[in-house]
Amino acid sequence: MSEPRPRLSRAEQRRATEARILAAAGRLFAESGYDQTTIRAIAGAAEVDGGLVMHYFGSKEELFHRATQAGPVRPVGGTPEEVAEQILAQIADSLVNEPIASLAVLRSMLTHAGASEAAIEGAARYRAQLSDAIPADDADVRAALISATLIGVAVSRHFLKFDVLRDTPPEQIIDLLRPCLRSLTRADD
Amino acid sequence: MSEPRPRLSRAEQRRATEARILAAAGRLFAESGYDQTTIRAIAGAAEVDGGLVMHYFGSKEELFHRATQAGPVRPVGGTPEEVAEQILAQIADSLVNEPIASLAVLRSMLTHAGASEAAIEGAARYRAQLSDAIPADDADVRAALISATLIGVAVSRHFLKFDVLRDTPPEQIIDLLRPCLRSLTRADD
DNA sequence: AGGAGCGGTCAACGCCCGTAGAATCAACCC
DNA sequence: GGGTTGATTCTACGGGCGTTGACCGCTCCT
Repeated sequence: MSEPRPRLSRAEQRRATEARILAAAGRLFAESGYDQTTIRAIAGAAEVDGGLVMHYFGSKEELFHRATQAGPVRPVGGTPEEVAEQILAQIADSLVNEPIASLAVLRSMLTHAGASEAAIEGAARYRAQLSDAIPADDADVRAALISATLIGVAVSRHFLKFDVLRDTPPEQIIDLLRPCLRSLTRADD
Repeated sequence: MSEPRPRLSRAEQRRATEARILAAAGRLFAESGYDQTTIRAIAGAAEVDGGLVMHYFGSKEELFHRATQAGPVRPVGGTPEEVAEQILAQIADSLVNEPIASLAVLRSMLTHAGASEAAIEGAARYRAQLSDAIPADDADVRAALISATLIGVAVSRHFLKFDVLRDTPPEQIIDLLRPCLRSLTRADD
């Protein structure tokens, strides 16, 4: 009645546990923000002990960093109309599948210095990229307003509980935002 | 050489101290948010003892409530163009003199349940009022997007350090936002 | 003038947090 | 198969927080 082979090797077990902790951390950070998410809560959600989390990630800070690093932003370019459509497509995408890492950073940026830096830097990169794609003297202001609009939609949906922005079909929202984006991506003729 | 009359009566002293605490609380809550603002810090900024703050306001919760209650929102109405202009004027106003109470609520809403409720309720009221002023079937979606834009601008300016939104003259920003607001306040003909 | 009442201070309690280090047990290597 | 390593848990420490209640001194009423 012996169990000659363990289900998972030690390395596999380690990877699985680490992944479970990272998933729980991302979810809880996105739900409650950095400060209100305790290591004990993350450990509980991942069904391990808090000490193990520290042992694997060294500190809460480092865990947050690991749990919130997302992929690079998709570049935009082309004619102003094309740029506008690409941004609208990004909005539609974020309306459907919600980027947990971004939400975690957004929710934590007001209480955690590291998240704040990450958010500021990420937003700045996005703005710079937008600015390059807009042919106008005041491209930087326009890019900032576009970014502000995207952020405002995300904040309203997730933090201010604008249910109408959750229930309305993405296409309808996109259609309403299209004139805004078009006017912001193209200087008046 | 006696000082027969005190500079301030006891009641005046009391009011002055309370006002000093409320002002310090509002400023610190707006700067650092509910959680990261300690009663000891507020007391220090107001040059009193932490125990006195508790004695006057009962709890941190109650102090926050007292420090962040702002005046009622200004109503909007008229033709879609007029509504758009009124909203633009509100944005311009908030760009110049920053409403501390609103900022405190905005910064605290992610960490404090009371602030979250206040923000959600305040935003809902504003949306409802906007919605009434917009003659369109999807007025509620349009109102939500307008609110989201205003919030996005505030968040970008204050939390994401969009310097360009601080340095650019309000009129220029308003001019760029005008087409957005006009398209959102008026259904396509 | 003198006692009551209020503005204000001080020290302490209890809680929860991040973190550290010893202890336990099973998997791995030779 | 026995020592070793690594995964995991347990217990505890130190610090900061909101909150409390005893205490002091000045001001007000009579």
